[in-house]
Amino acid sequence: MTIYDIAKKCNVSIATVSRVLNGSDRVSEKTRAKVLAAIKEQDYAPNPFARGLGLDSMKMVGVLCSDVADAFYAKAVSLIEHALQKHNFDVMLSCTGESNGKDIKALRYLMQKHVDAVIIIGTPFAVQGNAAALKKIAEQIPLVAINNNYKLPGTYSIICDEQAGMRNAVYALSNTGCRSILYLYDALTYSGRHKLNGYKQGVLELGLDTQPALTQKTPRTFEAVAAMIHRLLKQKVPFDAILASEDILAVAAQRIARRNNHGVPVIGCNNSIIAECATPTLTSLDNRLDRLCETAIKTIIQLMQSEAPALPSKTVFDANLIERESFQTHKQ
Amino acid sequence: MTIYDIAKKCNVSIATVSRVLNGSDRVSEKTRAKVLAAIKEQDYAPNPFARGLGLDSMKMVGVLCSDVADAFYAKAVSLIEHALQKHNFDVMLSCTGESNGKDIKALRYLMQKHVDAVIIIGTPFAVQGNAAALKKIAEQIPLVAINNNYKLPGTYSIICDEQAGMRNAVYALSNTGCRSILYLYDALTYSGRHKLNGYKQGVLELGLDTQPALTQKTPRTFEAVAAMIHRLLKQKVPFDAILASEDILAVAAQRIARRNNHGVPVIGCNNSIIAECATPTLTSLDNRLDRLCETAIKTIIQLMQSEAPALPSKTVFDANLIERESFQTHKQ
DNA sequence: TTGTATGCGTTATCAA
DNA sequence: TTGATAACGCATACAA
Repeated sequence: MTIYDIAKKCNVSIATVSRVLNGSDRVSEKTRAKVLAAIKEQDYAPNPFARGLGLDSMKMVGVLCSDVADAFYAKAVSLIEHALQKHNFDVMLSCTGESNGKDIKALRYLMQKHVDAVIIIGTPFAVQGNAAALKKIAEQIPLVAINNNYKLPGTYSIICDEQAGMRNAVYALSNTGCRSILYLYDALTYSGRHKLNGYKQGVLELGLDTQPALTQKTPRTFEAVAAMIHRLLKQKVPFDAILASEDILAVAAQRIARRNNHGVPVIGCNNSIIAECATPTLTSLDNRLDRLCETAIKTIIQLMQSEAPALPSKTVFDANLIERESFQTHKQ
Repeated sequence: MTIYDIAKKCNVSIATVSRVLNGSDRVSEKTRAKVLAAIKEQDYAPNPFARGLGLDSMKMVGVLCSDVADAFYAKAVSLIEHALQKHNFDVMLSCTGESNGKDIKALRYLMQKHVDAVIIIGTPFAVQGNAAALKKIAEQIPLVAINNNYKLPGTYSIICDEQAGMRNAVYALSNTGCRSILYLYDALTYSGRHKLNGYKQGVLELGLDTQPALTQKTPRTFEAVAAMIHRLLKQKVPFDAILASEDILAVAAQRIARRNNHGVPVIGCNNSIIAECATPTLTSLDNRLDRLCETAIKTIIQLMQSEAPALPSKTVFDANLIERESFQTHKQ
């Protein structure tokens, strides 16, 4: 079934069919009705490739992240897909894996597929060394980053101020009387660096314990976290609170600490479903993923309109500390 | 940059460029090298729409589920995307939401986009009433279902025998001395029905307590589960074990029960990250998502080859009970 | 081994 | 208000 078939059935030209297909008003009501009827009857839909070839667009946006299996990215992709659907855009999902060597290739690949825009969630590849490539891409299609700041002309970054959020978390812990806050993280991505900085800033401002052993890098597995906590306890590193860059690290550390009779206030980050599954339920820094995604879509859509307004190259939302049992129990 | 530009630069015809592009061996080494050099120098990549128009394929497979934010679907999508990437297929993600009214429309939409194949994860829409449409689609492109059984000619279903798995879980609980197993579920999807059947089967076979109050439907929220458990305890419904169709329900129920001094063995299902986050860690029925996805991809790929071999319309994997603390503590 | 010519199904321009 | 026709960029059958 092609536009020719419909045209033939209606005794009109393909131009006319195309016009009703695209909602032109330069068609008489009578012909429109006739064509519409035929389209419906034949269950006809225009060939997207031919359409794409002519318009250089298939109304598709590329969504890039390191791994959708991660709860944070999954939530982001879900929000994005849902929002884009409303605007009649499809999403082409591309996961880079933990940036081994695929790197920016995935983005380049997306470009070759002529997507209409790209949303990059998190830090799927290093920006430095790829700045030129990114800039060139941004000149061709809208490029928006969630939880990363590319600082490149033509790129739009939607971020949560996790640094301030983590600093506030340190203050909150300090208010419960803690002096030695153990900080756990797994990777120094853009987000990871800022969280760590927030922790350091808070600790410094409040004159808390700054010994290096209180800042620990660990893989995101229960075993690794358990081994690390055991080691710290054995070495008598005197932590009286735990702050982590990821809920999962916080949950793991909380359990091990408590099982060793070392119950302390704990705060995680991402406010994922995991936080609610822990016992005690985990206080967590909400990085407003919903707002970030909502803004990203709004930005993308506006940029894709012919007369795009000037948009902020950087949009920042505040993080929000969601207090749950892991924290409240220890409040005075 | 088009194939014409490359041809001109190399003083050859577009046919020759096309040939080296598609790895034909009917090109002299000298020309091939020349063309390849030009392609690289110009960073040229064929226009996917033009290619798609000619071949009626953009090497893209549609992946359909109700919501990627769900840990189970997220994991599945991740596995699928990863595997498809290796075969140079892209994934177009489409989420239906909790089948309100969008229904099978998403699948139809995918077809209009001329995807090369479709993978349906779980139960994004009702099969009954859509059998004809599904059959027609399956005649056109490979259609494989994960954790659903369409029983339609041309469709391929990859399933985990969760019914037997749940039955075994009941046996395992019974072995710890339980007689009244509380069963929690949230929806009677294909998977949901079979899990429930497995529970019923086990209970029946073992002559365990069958009172209706032991089978509870509840939304997937902590509040709802808490309210339900409280109600059961108040009504003195005498459950001495909990089995749930989803890890999240199990985790929620386990916590409330324990807080009311009603610690019982608990088993969830999906063996998601959530199971490890609970305290005590949750015993869970692993439905072998990795195997399911691996098989789905293998099937899809084979079906898309010109000479597709005969493949089983239904492939079944056994579920696997992963024992953790929520169960072992109660073992004799 | 290489080139020519046609088809793929649209959209859009121009003329009627 | 309509129709004829030229792009769009590639693959491929056929000719050389």
